[in-house]
Amino acid sequence: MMQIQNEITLGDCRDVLKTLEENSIDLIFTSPPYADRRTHTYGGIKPEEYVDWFLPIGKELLRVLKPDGTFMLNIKEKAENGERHTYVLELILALRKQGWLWTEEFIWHKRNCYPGKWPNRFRDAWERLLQFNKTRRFNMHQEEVMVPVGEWANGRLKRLSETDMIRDNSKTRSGFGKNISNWLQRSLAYPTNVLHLATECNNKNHSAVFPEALPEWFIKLFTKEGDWVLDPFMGSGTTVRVAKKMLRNSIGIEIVPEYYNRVKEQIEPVECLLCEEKGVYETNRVK
Amino acid sequence: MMQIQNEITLGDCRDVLKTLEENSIDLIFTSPPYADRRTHTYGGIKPEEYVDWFLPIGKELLRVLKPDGTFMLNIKEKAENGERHTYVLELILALRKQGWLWTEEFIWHKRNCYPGKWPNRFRDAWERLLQFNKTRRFNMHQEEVMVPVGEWANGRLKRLSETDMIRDNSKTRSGFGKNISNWLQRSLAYPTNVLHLATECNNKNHSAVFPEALPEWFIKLFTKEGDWVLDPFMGSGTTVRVAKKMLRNSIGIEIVPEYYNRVKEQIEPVECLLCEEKGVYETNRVK
DNA sequence: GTTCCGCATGAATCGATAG
DNA sequence: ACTATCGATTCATGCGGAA
Repeated sequence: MMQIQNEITLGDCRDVLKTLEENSIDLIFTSPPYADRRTHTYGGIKPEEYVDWFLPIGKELLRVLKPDGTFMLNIKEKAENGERHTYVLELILALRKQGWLWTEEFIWHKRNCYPGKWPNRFRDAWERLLQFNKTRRFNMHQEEVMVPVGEWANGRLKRLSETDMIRDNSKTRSGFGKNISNWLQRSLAYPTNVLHLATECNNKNHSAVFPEALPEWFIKLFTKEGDWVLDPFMGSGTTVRVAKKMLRNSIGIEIVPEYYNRVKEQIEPVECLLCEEKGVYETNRVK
Repeated sequence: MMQIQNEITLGDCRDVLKTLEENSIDLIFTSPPYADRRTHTYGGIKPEEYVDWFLPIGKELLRVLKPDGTFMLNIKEKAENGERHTYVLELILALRKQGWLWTEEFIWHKRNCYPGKWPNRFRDAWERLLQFNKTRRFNMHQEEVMVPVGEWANGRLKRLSETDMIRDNSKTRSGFGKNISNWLQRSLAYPTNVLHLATECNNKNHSAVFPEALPEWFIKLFTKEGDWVLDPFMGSGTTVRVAKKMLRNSIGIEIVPEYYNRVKEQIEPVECLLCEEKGVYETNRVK
C-alpha cells in the first residue's frame, strides 16, 4: 500500500509557502481570490493592487515547483462600469517577467453560469485556466484524459437514457464530463484546450467554486500516483480532496479558519480507506 | 427597396482607412493577419512588432467608428517554442491606452478544430473575440441573438407551485431571488459570451478563417439593416458577404490582389437580387 | 427501481440611491 | 465628485422527496 499524505495548514500562504521545500511539488492547482470578489472572507484585493499582491506568492510557487511540474491558475477578471479589468492580463505579463513560461491558456466553459441581464453584456460563461511552467520539458500524461470520439449519432446508441442523451448532446457536444464511454466500445481521442463543466451549486452545505472534475482533469494530466499536489488557496478543499481520492500527496493552505476546519474534518476520517478508494477510483478511470 | 452598397477596395488598410469618413461605421468585424498566419502579407509581422504595427490601424478605426458602434477583433496568439506569445495581451492594453474601452471578451469555441498532436499541448479549440467600444453607450440588439432555453425548462414550467409565484429572496448575499412566473411561456433565453461554432470546411475554393455564422451573429447583435459594416482585413470576404446578405452596407479592404479579385467576382453579380435575398434571410431569423 | 418534479444556489453586473 | 450599499434581473444544475 502506498502511503499518501494530505497536509493542510491554517495560515497565510505568503508565510506558509516559505516553509515548503524547493523543487518538491509536481502540480499547483489553485483559484486565488479574484479582485474585489469574496470581500467578506478574503478582504477583497483591489484590482489595481492585484499584481503586486500576487507576485510574492508567484515567486514562492516558482521556488517550490519541480522543474518538470506545472502551475495551473484559475482566474477571471471582473466587469465593472462597462469594462473588463486588465489585471489578469497584467498578471500574466508580470509572471513571465518573474521567470514563468506562459505555456497555455485553457478555457473552462461554465455551462451553468451566473444568471442576470444587462443592457451592455451577456452572462459570463467562461474562466481562464492559465498554465505556467518552469521549463519547456514538463510532465504531461495526455493519454490519461482522452475522451470518447465521434458523435452520438452512431445509430447503436439508442438505448441511452434520455437525460444522458439530452445533456451530453446539447450545445457543446464536447463529450467531456460524463463517463458513458464505459458503455460503448468507441475509440478515444485527445481532448482540446476547452473544457465544458458545470459548477456544482447543489444544496449541500459546502459550496466549491469549481467542480471536482476540474482539478481531477489536470491532476490526471500533469501528475501520477504518489506525486505532490499543492493548493495555496485551498478554500473548500476541492483540490486536496480530489488529490487524495486519486492517490496523490497534497498540501493545502487556507487562511480562513472556518474553511480550514471544514476541510480538516473531511480529509482525516477516511485515512484508512485509501486502498479501497484506489480500487473504486480505478474502475471509473477511462482506459 | 433599400439601396445597399458593398464597396471593396484593393490596398493597404493603413492608407485606405484614411479615406473613410469619421464616425461613419457601425460595426468593425475583422480578423487581422497574424491570427490566420497569413504572415506573407503585410510583410510578415513579427510578434514583437505586432502592437506597433497595429496601433496606427487602431487609431484610424477609432476615428471612423460611430460613437455608438462596436469593434470586434477576432485574434489568437500562436504558440511558438513552447510558449503562448503575449502580443495579444499587450495589444489589448495598448488599445485601451489609445482610447478604446475593452468592453468584453467573447470566446469562439471551435467545435471541429484543426487536428494534430503535440507532446506538450492539446489542439487549440478556441479564439478570442475582443470587443472594443468608443463609449459606454453602444448599440446592442440582444433580442436578435436569443437562443432556445435549455432542456431543463421543459418539465420545469408545466405547473407552478405557490412558492414559485412569490418572490423569495435567498439568505445569501447574492441578491438573487426567484420569480419563476416571469419565465412562463418563455422559450428563448439570452446567450452567453461563449459561442459554439464549427469552422467551415466546405470545398469551396476560398478558405475562410471563420464561418459565416460568426460575423452574422455580431452583425445581428450590433447593427440593424442599412447600417455600415467594415472589415479592413477582408481576406476571403466572409464579413462583407454576410453583411450583404443581411442588408447591411459594407466596406472591405484587402491588400492581396488574388483575394480581392475573388471577392469582387462573388459580390458584384448578385447586386440585383437584393430584394429576394432579404426575404430569404428574414425567414431564418430567430423571432 | 425508475422517473418526475420542487427547489436552493451560484467568483455577476448595472443603475439608483444614500453618505 | 466619489465611494458604499441595495434592488433588479436571470438560467442551469443536482439533490432529495414524491409519484
